[in-house]
Amino acid sequence: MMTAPDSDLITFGPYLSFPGLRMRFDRNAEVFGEGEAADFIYRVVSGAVRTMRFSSDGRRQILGFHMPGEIFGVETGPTHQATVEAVTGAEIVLVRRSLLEKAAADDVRAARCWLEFTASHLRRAQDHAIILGRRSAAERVAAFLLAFSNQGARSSELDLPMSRADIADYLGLTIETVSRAFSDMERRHVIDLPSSRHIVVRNRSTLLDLQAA
Amino acid sequence: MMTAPDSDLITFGPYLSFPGLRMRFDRNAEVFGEGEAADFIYRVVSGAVRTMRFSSDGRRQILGFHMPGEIFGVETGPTHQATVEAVTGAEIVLVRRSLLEKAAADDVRAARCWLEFTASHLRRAQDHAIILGRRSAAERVAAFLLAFSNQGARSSELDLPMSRADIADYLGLTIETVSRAFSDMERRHVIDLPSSRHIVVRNRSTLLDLQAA
DNA sequence: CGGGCGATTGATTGCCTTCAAACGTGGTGG
DNA sequence: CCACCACGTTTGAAGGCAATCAATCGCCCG
Repeated sequence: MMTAPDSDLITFGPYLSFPGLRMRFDRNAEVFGEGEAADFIYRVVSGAVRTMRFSSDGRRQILGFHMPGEIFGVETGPTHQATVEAVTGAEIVLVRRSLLEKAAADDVRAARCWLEFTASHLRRAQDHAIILGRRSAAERVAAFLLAFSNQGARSSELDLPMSRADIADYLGLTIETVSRAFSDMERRHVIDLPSSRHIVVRNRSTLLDLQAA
Repeated sequence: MMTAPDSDLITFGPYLSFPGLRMRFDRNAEVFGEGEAADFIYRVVSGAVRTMRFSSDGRRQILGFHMPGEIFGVETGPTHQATVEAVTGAEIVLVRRSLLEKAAADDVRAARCWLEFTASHLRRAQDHAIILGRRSAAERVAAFLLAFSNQGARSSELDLPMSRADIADYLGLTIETVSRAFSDMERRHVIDLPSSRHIVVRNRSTLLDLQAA
């Protein structure tokens, strides 16, 4: 597929677009680290990234994944609050944050777009908290697949860019538990697993039931 | 203590203040429900409130508590995303959301205050997700006490307004597990429990260790 | 063909939940 | 003033779900 003409822009809502610099990150490369100065904002062109935080004892919690088109790394404070790494090889567009700051300082519509963006992330974080706080392993994995099938492909075929370890650290589970949940779903003909990262949703309504929203 | 003179205002950052209407809510009374029109913004004057969401099967996840002085119920979309109830009897100030919208549309500084407010909530939600995803029961309860002792009283004495059930639904645990965690801490002389909702932190550094941040 | 890594599967452990009962306290009515 | 009741909390015992420990499988790449 050809690269879209706006692929080196970061577009915030209907009004603002900024020209950016495109960079390539290898699999597992760090885009930025927690505590670093937040001088840029980012957009995924191709590939996928994960945002995450670590405990002092090394445990990892993945806060979310960002797919092509999505903007990430936007802060209101001076530093990044999380670490972001490339899940797969990824192309990322960078824009100086000062451009966004300037736009938001000059134009309330720009400021509003930024606000809406942050509010949508807040909503996602709250949904995530509900999954982590009150759902069983099977429910978490079902919810993950449904969320991913909504944001990603339109069809019932999903290509997961991330490993079982990534999914586990996103859902607050272990690799083995995630794997068993997938196997159970396959055994029950809810999904097919032609390969470990390619998933065919066979029975979406059962998946919705499993999720127990 | 006398009521502060600004107690019927909602103050957003250093610039904006709105006069509001004060209302009283009984214990467990609903301030607003998920899905209702978000026509007002709210501030706790006295007492405490909880924001929460329900699964279809009735499980409850508490997203957060709001203490006196805190603003809640601010949405960018048309409806509330969560239900809010009074934890104790509470005095709440209401302000028409249109006032905030107007201010943010007229003044980028006002818009910025709103953005900062939402960003701070996003940060809280992410911290919450980490607690729910990767921490043991003892670690969760320790983190809860530390967070509450920071936002609430300055000293080592805490008066919890909420029940064990509220704490459990905030931390993704059961009542019994929360109770056992408190009892363990008391047995280990980390805290005293003169009554079930009054807590004296005896050994803050052990609490910090327990939290395993 | 061999090596390495991610994923799956199996066996066991352990933490938290569930079920159950007792305790304590605050409020109400006798 | 005290007895009693209701409700929140604590504690105990048992069970279950996910974690841990361990081995095998499968696939990609050299």
